[in-house]
Amino acid sequence: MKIATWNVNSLKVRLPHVLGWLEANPVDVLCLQETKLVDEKFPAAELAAAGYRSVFSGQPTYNGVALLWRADRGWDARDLTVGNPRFPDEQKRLIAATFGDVRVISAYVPNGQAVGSDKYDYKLRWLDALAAWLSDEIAAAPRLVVGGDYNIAPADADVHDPAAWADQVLCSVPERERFGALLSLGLTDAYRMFEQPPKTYSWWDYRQLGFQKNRGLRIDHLLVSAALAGSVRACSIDRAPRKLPQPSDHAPVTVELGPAEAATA
DNA sequence: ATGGCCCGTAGAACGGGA
Repeated sequence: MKIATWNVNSLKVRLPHVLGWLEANPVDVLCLQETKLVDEKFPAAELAAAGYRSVFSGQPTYNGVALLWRADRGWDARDLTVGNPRFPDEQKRLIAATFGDVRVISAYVPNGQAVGSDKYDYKLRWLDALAAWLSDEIAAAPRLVVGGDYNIAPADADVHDPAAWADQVLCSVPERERFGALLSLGLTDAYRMFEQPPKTYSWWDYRQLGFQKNRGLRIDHLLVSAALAGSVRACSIDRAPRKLPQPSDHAPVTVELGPAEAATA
């Protein structure tokens, strides 16, 4: 079973990229963030024509998350949850559903804008509430994957220029402590379960030739629960879509789980 | 040295992103 996550920075603009990527990488479940689409405009029909069913939670202009899954797997999106029941929030940043025996969550963590700002405070509170909710979720569904744009570079190895980013938003100690709190729930950063090429990131600024110079951050993650950690076979970041014309500034990340696929085949 | 891009909502710039 393959599960991926991708911040597409407008699904309206990026739909051709998503369709093309899914054709080349037919993952079982894809978590999307920053769809920036109201539900009435979600391209469910186009995705269905490409073989993917979808559930989604959007709003005008900002945020918006979705889960896509292969129609030919025969799954329904069970126990659909939109938002964090423990954190009332106008912003559409969370969606969860169970596919087969794996619960999948697509999360768009707030950016935080700048350390000390109101948005930063909201980010920390949002992350505290996320941890509280995930504790419940893991207890109810031990086989769980949280894919998303976490807007946190967990360690300096995830930052192209750690000195320049030190204590800045996305890299500050309180944010990294929140990421650590998620790991304390038994979650594991699937990417770091394997030896990886150095200086691999998942986001590059559109400005200053950020991608060409590989001035990036690794802020998109797939966290797997303890019950699933032993099933993880691979995890990688695909830079290819970032090279296409009019790309998202984020790259997709994919995790492969072992025995579950055979069990559902 | 500063800001340098992209998206949505606009229907011109501006907020937001990271």
